Amino acid sequence: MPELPEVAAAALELTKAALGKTIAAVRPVHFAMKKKFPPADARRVKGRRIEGIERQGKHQLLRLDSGDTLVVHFRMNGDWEIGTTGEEIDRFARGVIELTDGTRISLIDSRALSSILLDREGSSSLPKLGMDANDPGLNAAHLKNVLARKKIGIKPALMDQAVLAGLGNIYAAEALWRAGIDPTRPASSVSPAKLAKIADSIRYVLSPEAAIPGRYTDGDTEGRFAVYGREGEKCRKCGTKVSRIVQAGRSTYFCKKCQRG
DNA sequence: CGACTCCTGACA
DNA sequence: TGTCAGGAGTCG
Repeated sequence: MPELPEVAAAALELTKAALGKTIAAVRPVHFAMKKKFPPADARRVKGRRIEGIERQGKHQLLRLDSGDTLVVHFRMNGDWEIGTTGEEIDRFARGVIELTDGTRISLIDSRALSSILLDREGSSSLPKLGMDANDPGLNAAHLKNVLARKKIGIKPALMDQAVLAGLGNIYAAEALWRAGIDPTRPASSVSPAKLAKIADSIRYVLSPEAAIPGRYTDGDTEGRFAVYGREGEKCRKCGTKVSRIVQAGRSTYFCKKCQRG
């Protein structure tokens, strides 16, 4: 579920629940999580105060007063569930962060692909991240720079976190549909005029006005996307059936007629 | 580049 | 039973 807007909303929830508070315990619950968060890390974070919470791309960073950073990534299905230490732990909780005031923040993830890692002061496990997809500075000139020499399709290129941080499969497809761009078009071959359309479309699909109903925004989940997940259904602009292809191992939904640019 | 991996649930 | 899933790292 998480792309940039969802992760941003989750980081806000986390901030409300945890900022300024002290860690009583961080416990991996699922085996896959234990592998990446050893007991030494758990001992190290206990008693530390959470001094800041930031988002970088789809990563959430918890800055501790020790200089260490807890790095959380939701991958496909992760989400926070805020509760208290008295409650029963959710069936899908893969890790929990318990605070000394009794707050328990559970990382819920049915697939258990999420991760919580500890970066010790001075080290960072974060991969290279491009400009945030939300950044007001996102424009055609910037896209031209980061996409130069990229021969892969524009859609997988936009999903490359080193190109643009935060854009994922859904919003990449939705933005390209809005911009009328063929997702398979080699990234470096897209004209500046089209790149400007893409930048505008990304800004739009990530904006609050376009807020796609889901976990954090109310609304019907039926028909919330223009093309994503709508293979065989009618394109909202022209009525042509929406196509589905696979690019870089991921489904791409698009309209063959509207997206030729 | 594609293929495979990490996991588990939902659904045809 | 098989396929797919809003992510991303690794490997050949």
